[in-house]
Amino acid sequence: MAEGPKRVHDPPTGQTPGKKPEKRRSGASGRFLRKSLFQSDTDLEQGVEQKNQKVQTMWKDEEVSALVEYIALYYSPDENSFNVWPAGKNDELWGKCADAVNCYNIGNKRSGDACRNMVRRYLKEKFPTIASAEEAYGISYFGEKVSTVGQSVPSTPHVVSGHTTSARSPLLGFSPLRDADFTKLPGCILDIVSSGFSSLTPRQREQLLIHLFQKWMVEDINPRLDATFVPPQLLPLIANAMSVLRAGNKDNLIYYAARCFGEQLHGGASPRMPLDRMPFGLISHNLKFFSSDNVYTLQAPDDYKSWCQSMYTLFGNKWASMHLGPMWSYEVESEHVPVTNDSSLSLDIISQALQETFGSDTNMVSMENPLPALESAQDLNTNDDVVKSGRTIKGDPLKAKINIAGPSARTIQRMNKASDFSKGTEIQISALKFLHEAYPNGRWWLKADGTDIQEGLRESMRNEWSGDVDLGDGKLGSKYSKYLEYLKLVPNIGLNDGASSNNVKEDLKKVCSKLSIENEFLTNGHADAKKDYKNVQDMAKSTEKALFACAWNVEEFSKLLEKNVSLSQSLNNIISILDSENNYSVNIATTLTSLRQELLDYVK
DNA sequence: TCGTACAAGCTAGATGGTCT
DNA sequence: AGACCATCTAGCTTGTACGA
Repeated sequence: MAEGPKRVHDPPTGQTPGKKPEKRRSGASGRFLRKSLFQSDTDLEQGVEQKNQKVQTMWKDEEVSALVEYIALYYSPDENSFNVWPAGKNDELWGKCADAVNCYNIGNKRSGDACRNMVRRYLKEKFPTIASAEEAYGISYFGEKVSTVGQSVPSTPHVVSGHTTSARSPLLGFSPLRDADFTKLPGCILDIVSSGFSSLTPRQREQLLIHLFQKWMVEDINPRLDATFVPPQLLPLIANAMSVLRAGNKDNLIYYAARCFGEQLHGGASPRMPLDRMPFGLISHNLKFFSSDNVYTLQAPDDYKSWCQSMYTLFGNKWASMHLGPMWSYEVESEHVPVTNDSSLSLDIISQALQETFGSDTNMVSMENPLPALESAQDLNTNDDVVKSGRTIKGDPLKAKINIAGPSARTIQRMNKASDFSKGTEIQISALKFLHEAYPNGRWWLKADGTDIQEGLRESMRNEWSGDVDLGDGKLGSKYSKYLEYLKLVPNIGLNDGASSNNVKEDLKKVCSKLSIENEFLTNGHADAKKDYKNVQDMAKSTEKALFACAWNVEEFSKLLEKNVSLSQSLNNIISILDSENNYSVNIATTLTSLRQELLDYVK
């Protein structure tokens, strides 16, 4: 970035043009309140208000949260009612509750009775079960808290904002089994964890699994699989995703995806799905696209980009329109919508949309009977109020009309421009020139796909054969000279030696006899081609390409046969006219001229 | 006086849509 | 396919406030 000159503003006046109004000041002090990283605005104001109060009576969210956490962890009168709030007088229980609360309550000491009152008068009224309070307060036994109670609950002290740590809640240290030696034996641990799992609350189970999963990933699989790469919500998300797939009667794509990347081929050389080429890029980009809240900074991977370039260059805008979909086109903000019932405008929208999708040569909306299109356009208008406004709402993938996410046609065009990528032959030509300059005396063989250069195979513009290569037996040479003779005959019909009607007749009869011989050849050829086509069709494993080639042969033979028959008829007509010795020389000359051209095309 | 924190403004760059 | 415009973000600079 270019560094701009620094703005000189000395002394500061505080009256910069467009400057926002002064920030809030607290009462008479006139000084700014500084907000700490974990402090909410209300806490701040309360803190100031409470500064001069001698006794703190209001419970902070952290204190209530700690109380709920302790009860959820250690209160369980019996197996059937572990989810019920404690209420009775139990000095030992409430005393420990107070200790737990005071972990988060530096400077103030809550008593056991205060805790009991809190549970009876507030928690019990607001939350029917301990588990619901646990959810609402976002109790986190291993990581960050996510609360749904009121405003955001400040993070617990051991959590660095934005990062989930693997630190445990300090309340886990309150366990009565903490110092018992036998619980440290693997057998006891496995037994306690597996047999006690079902007596945990759903939140405790989830958090335990996430915690163990993260620990296992880092310690046993790969130290780089930390919380930044494997977010803590991964496990619940995977479970939800599989549940959705199951409900929709779909395959377990999560499992298949894991197999694609998790199973290594050839002794760990590469995963089943290669990571550096398509379709990895397409899949990766689409998954990231639909899972993002904002796709503004999302860039397609290189392999996907270059594939898009190839497809766009070969198939153009039609491909881009069908592949990508309308994207953010026609997405409008309601206040900018000019609501209209103008049917001509509606028709224009439909035809333009069709044009953009199918190209300019499409006439999908019948102009003679535009009623169906008009009706559907009016429906669209009245139902959705969606009219093209020219502006877009970008960034939110949920508002996009995307078929397959990818770089837009415009972006692909830019990529093409930036990278000498084109549908022309400039690159190939320059490469050939470069090679020729490097080896001026070398001999070159170029192999090209025949279907791409059909016309060229038949003949060049200068009537020079550019077809099959002579294999050295001279057969092709003799065929070629016969071909040239035939070619020479056609334009000269009736032009030899004074162009008498006898000469014309003679030439025409020659051509006629050639045509009848060729008719036989073509009929046989047509039959052979049809036979070949049927054979190929019957073969179970015949490729589309082979079928296409055979069908093409059959088609060409039948075309030539048709031409042969019609030319024979024309020639016989002319001969019969000449025979009848009627003098329509002018008509015959014009007919001959057009016949010559037709014959030439046929012969070629 | 200096360092830090934060808000606001600016710019380059990327991207998508429309028009021609 | 190019020109043009709108939108958005990241990264940077600048101004201001505040505490040590």
